[in-house]
Amino acid sequence: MTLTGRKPTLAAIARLTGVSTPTVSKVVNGREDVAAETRAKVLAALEEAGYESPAHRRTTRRTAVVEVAFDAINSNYASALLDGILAQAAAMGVEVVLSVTGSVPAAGIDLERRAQRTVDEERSGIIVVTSAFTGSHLAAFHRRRVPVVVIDPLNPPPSDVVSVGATNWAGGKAAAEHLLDLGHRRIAYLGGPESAECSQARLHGYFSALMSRGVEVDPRLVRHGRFRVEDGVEGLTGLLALDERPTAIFAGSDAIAVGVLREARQRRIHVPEELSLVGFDGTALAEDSVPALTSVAQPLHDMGRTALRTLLRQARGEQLDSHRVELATQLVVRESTAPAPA
Amino acid sequence: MTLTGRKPTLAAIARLTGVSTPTVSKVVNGREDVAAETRAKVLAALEEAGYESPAHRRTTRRTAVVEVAFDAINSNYASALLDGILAQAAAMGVEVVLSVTGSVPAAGIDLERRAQRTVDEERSGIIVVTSAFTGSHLAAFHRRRVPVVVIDPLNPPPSDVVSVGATNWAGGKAAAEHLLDLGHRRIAYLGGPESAECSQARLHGYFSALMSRGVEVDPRLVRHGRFRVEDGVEGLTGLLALDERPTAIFAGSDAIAVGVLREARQRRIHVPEELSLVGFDGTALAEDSVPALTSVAQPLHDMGRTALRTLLRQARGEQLDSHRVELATQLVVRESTAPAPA
DNA sequence: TGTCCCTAGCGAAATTCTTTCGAAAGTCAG
DNA sequence: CTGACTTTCGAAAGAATTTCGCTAGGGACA
Repeated sequence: MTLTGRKPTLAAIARLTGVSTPTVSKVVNGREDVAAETRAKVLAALEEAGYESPAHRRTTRRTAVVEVAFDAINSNYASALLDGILAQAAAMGVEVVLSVTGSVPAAGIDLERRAQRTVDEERSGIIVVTSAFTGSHLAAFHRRRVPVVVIDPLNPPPSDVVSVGATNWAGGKAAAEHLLDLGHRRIAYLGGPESAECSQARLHGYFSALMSRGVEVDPRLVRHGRFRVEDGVEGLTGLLALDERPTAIFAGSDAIAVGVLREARQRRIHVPEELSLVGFDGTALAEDSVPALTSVAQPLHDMGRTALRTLLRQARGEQLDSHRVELATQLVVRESTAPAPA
Repeated sequence: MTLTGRKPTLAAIARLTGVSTPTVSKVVNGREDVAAETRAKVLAALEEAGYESPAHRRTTRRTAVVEVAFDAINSNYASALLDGILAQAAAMGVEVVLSVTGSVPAAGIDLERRAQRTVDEERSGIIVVTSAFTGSHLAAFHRRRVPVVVIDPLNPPPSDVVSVGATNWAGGKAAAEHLLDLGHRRIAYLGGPESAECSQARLHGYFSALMSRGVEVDPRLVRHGRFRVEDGVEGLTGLLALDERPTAIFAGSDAIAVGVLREARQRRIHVPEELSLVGFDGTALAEDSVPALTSVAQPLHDMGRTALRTLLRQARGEQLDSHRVELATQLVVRESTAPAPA
């Protein structure tokens, strides 16, 4: 059975599915008193018939709205991404609803409500940034067909989630190679969360560089943190406790590198004479620190722009070329790296 | 004639005004084919009866939404404020629509549309942060009865606009007094835009401190910029060109101070031995710079929270105690200030 | 096992709102 | 004055929603 042309009405859908008109109305309006099975059947028919409620037709938004969820925004990394997202949003006439999740995201039930709200308010989708959203959290959005784009996921996302990032592996490799070229052999890595894909990729780029030069990887030289200044402080402290100290450190973020610098200054360790240091991100932090940080710059602004563009493309139902977009990183050499001490 | 209790329906309004139900429906939905006179009559009756369309009832927002407009967000100052706004928003279950205006705000016509949208979308109001919104821009919102709260206005706002800030005058006084206590007499001020109230207040706090100690104010030692790092660089360059150089600088923001530090390092001028430096804001920038900046800390996080709270109070129609809220600043002494060279 | 009561799920009927379409009244050129 | 057009409105039909009561399937309990 199928519809005989015409714009679909509730009554038509009702006939099609063998329920009453009121029941269809209830499904459309999200009432509770409809069995899950019946709801599913009706929703399928609605979908197939392309039904649009008159309220929906009326409300048709003049300006699209997207949601953006950050773990935290008090970092140059977050500011730069946000700046890119907002710039693109302004260019495309889209509004941005911003929220911070904190490292512990809302409980499941809350998350469900939030995802539902995104649907109710007819928002185009959500951009999730280095947030502790797990796969199951993302599923709440996925179930409701809400487009999601993740920037630098902290937890490995389901394979079908669209993500935007940088060439972290290549960046890690470039950083390590730069240090190797300067004659360093004991090179430590102070990274972000072990589960974070971006940090993982940087680590493996670093591994790759070491191995291709025949330098053995010492697991004691690899430490994980949370990309914060304090992690750099603690990281350096830990590394100095080793029998054989590293002569160079590759930090997984500029913030970590700043922490290393702070602790090094405290201990009267001269950078770069006694210790070379490479950061990651290429934010203003790298430029303003003393000494200025050699850092692997990520195109954070462009990543933000790309994320928004991708999200809207997804929302429009366009087929995406790839579920993963990586923008190029670039090693910027400043003053914090020097030849290894003899 | 009046309504006999009950929730008002279109039919009731129609009887009341002596037109047909369809005509009332058309007025409610803003159709064109209704005479202006009839429309006015019906609207009046709708207003009086307190009619709400079912669509409207449905749409009645569960969560309030506020708009936040920043000049730019790529600064620690902006991040900290935003963080506070978002924290309070999360606590109160309010959503935040964020946008950046850029230093040149949208043209008048666009601004009008934007203000209208705030009304259409039934948003609670707007928080404007150090933005180049002028009085006439704010008027667009004011005309529509949209609550506005301004944080650190760049242009003097109309007197009836609610604003949140810090005790800038006291902060400027404290900074200058600290330097005077260290024996400095030639103290420069590198501030923000001349029209910015917050910068003005800091400057006058500085004047006050100097004058109460009987130190003459040298107008050549006062320079204005835009709170950016570059303004610090240029500011110091300009000051060094003077016959008699200052021995201390009071910077209107930490970013300016960082610029001063950068230029000083470039020129091999030692801070604080040869030049003392006080910043303003007390952001992470102050803590991480070398030497760590003595700075007047603003409670940016709390200012953000207060702004949102105030806005919502205004939106609820509560009477505000004051059109101006100032939170206390605090001088934090670190390493960038020392006794004046002999 | 039977009885009672409760609840979830559904639809008939009534109510409310919207749209279509044609009629009445006004306007204007010729 | 006439005919063509426009504006404004409402009758009637159509669409969507709400109310309210029915029914069936489950416990709880004697």
